[in-house]
Amino acid sequence: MATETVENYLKALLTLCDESPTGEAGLVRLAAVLGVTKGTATSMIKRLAEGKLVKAERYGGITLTGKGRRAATDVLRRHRLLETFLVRTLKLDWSTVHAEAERLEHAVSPLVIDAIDALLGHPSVDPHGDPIPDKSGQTRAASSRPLSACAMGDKTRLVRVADQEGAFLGFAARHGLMPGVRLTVLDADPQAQSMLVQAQGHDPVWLATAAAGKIAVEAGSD
Amino acid sequence: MATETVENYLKALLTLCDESPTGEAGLVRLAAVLGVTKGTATSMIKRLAEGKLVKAERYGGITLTGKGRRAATDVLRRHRLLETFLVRTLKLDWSTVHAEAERLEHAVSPLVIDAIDALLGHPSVDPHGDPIPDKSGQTRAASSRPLSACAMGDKTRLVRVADQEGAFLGFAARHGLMPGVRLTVLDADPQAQSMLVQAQGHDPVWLATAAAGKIAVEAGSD
DNA sequence: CTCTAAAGTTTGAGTACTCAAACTCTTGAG
DNA sequence: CTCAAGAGTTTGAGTACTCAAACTTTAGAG
Repeated sequence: MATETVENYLKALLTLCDESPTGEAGLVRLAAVLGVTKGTATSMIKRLAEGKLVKAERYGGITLTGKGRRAATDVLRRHRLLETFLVRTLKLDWSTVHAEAERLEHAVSPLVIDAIDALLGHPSVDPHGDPIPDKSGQTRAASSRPLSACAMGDKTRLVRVADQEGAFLGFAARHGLMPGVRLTVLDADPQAQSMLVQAQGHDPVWLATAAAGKIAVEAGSD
Repeated sequence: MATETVENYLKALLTLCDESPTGEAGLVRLAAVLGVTKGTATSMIKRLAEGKLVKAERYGGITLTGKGRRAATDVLRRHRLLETFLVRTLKLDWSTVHAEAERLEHAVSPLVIDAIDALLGHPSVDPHGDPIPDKSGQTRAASSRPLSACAMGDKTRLVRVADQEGAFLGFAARHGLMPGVRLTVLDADPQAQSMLVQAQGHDPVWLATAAAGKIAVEAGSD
């Protein structure tokens, strides 16, 4: 089994690779995400490469191998199942759950995570709307688009809030902006770079485009 | 917060000190429990002493300080709450739960352990019958005596099975020897150093005195 | 095409933990 | 009272991870 540190590097690489258009991650970015210096990241990548978990040419981009991607997906699965468990079973707050799962994900055995999966009825998304990979590593992602791409008058449903920080999540929760809620775009002002959105049953709220970019809504609706 | 390693040393010391008549733990024993060499244990004890978690004279016995005992009790509380949770909520097997809790106990925050405590209704004993310290570190231990001290004809109730190994716990469970069950001593043969005990609703089983010593029963009954 | 800023690498050192093996101290059997 | 055996200590070295700082390479602006 990989160490806790290795698991964290793999998880960060999975996100970074999937975000990047080239599918490759950069060292400086990786180091920043993990809160280490770039020298540290360099030597760690070298070790991951020796373990066939990543492919990295000297001075080139980093990609996960099949083995590395599988291991990273498994960490992500544990993380998201734990977040779901902490919210649904232990009634912890949506906005505080990320940090807790971050610590637990390295300590849960396959036995325990399977039991949690069963207890929750094999959920397909976590409390933020992020898809939970199944046991074989497959993800069934609901297609979505950023809220920031919506126009005035659009009615849709919130799918995902892509943020780990407690502060934004707390703000979102206070305005009803949680996965599954019906959403109406009451106004969209390109000049002010902000939009007025209303979650069903809540007061409308102005969001800057940057903030609206963190919120994903159903792709098919208008 | 103490590291995972430090927490393990403290937990081992708590057990060792409480088992010892002098209240002091020995290094060789400690090292054996933790699976490290005695040299490793020596240097670790030195560091614990610097952190005021233990008191240790050179070539003398080791005792926990108030601070050290408090920290150790907290680890024990987390461990036993987790075992209870794994059995009651996740339906894991009684006999496999110790190892899982061993890994999780270092990763659960106070927030999570309090939520688990509440979910379980503030249990006072874990699945093995061991008392769970409360949030302030207090333990309400039921008075008990070893089953091996019982005589033929005694009827009593099983309080605790003091063993961490899966094998013995599995054996005990198969014969109904679990905390809370009514127990009858059908026969006790001092020569053969064994006794025939029956858990209510199960077939009688012969136990060697050594095995019966791991089982505690109610103190007051006959 | 050149030059510099950013990206990536290397080096030397430090922390936390570990071992093996050589050592010293304490204690109790005779 | 002596002296082995066991308990405890020290030393030197190794692994996994980290940093700071000096260094090299790449790539894009001009």
